[in-house]
Amino acid sequence: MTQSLKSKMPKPPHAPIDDATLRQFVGYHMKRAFNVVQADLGETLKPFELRMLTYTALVLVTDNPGLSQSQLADAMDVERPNLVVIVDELEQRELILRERVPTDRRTYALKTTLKGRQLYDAAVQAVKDHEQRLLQGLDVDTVAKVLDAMTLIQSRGQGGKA
Amino acid sequence: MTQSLKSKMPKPPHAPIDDATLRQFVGYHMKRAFNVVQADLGETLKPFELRMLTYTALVLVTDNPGLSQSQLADAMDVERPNLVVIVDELEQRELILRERVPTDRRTYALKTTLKGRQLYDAAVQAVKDHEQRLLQGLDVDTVAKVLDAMTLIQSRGQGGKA
DNA sequence: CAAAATAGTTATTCTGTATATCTATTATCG
DNA sequence: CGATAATAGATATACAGAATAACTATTTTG
Repeated sequence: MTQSLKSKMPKPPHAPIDDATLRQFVGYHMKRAFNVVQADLGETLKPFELRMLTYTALVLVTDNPGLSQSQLADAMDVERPNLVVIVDELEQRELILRERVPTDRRTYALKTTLKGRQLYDAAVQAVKDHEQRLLQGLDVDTVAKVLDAMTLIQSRGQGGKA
Repeated sequence: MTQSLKSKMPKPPHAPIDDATLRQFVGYHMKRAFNVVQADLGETLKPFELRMLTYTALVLVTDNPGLSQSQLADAMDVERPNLVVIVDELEQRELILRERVPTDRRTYALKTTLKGRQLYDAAVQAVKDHEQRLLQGLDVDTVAKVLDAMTLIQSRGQGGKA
């Protein structure tokens, strides 16, 4: 977010502004890079009328038919209340549906519709292209190390609190 | 954002949920890792009553005394209207101040106060510790390649739109 | 069976981001 | 010079994302 990708180059900044203090932090680079990824992903998903969250939900439901909203919220690291509106939106667009579970009438089994499956196919391909575009020029070794680092950082965020 | 770091392990998920489709995307790993970084950074900055944005602004003003709000907004990739409240907050806490510029009475020259400088010192050190914690175990080569990748991705987001 | 736990929902709040619009000032150029 | 453009900052507003509390309906447990 933040700076969208629209052409915007009217600023020849006299003093280029020193961000050396921040640039020493990996997190700073991650944020700035992720901003770009997110902006481009947003543009990529716009034709499908999907946002990152609805896209993620659609993919996970499609790949895990029958999962519950709680499981989905858990997988997406989203609070259950916030997932409700995401599922609402996908259901209203008839991309997924909430099926009642006879054995436990509290939960829903989320399933993808044919329409949802088709949108899934198209959107996943578009996101592949988007990554291809954004990451072109990165050798496999670099990408592998990025994934290593990201995975390690993720692991620091599960249990380990002060 | 998303999942805070608070201890939360009450979920032995029967079906572990397949996110293979998403895991093929670097952006997915970046988002999940950045979530962890952001959550931990938030905890790190809480004792200073700073958020990521106010911290970033304080650092940039301190390192670039006299810069304008527009320059700061530009450096932070934040829209000018949104920067106003950030500067307001820092100014009200007497961490920075808006100095009038005689040669151009439209702009402010932002400066850090002594109090702001001291908070800067403490906060930057805390963030260093936070990164140390989060990235321990990553060898320098991996970190270097991560920075390469992040830098390249960032460069894709400046001019190059469809 | 009563009490606790779980699934989903509603309501509410806060932060972050984006746009349009306004005032004041400075810069441009006819 | 003076009308007009552009710039700096501010205000108002809107929306998405995220977080918490509290509610209903179920199911589980003791």
